[in-house]
Amino acid sequence: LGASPPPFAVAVLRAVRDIPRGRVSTYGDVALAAGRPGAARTVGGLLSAATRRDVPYHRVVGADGRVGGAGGPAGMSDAGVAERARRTEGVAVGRDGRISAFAERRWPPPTSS
DNA sequence: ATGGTGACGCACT
DNA sequence: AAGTGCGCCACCA
Repeated sequence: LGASPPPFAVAVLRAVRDIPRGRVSTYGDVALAAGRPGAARTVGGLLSAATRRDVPYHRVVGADGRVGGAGGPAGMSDAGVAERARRTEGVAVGRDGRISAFAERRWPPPTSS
């Protein structure tokens, strides 16, 4: 201890970076991992500003396994990049924009007592 | 300090 | 099954 608690943004970026390749997590889970359950919205806002960082924001999806920002306003440009990144990791997205085997690729695993 | 916004989440109709 | 409304929390003016 000793170090001041990291700003929410830092905690979120760290949580997203912690998502293994080929896996996906939800905004809510990221917020939870960041120590602020319920702040899923804020997580999205932060990721929107981190699309040009080394943060694999493409691994973060909605609670339903739906790719959120992909259909957003200014996210269209990055949507293509994100989609390509997902494909590179073997993560397929259905026609409805839902991740295939979402529950299986979800991170962290819900089975983590 | 107050008000408004937003890559969300969930319940209800 | 699909669409709508309200609530949650952090950040900016």
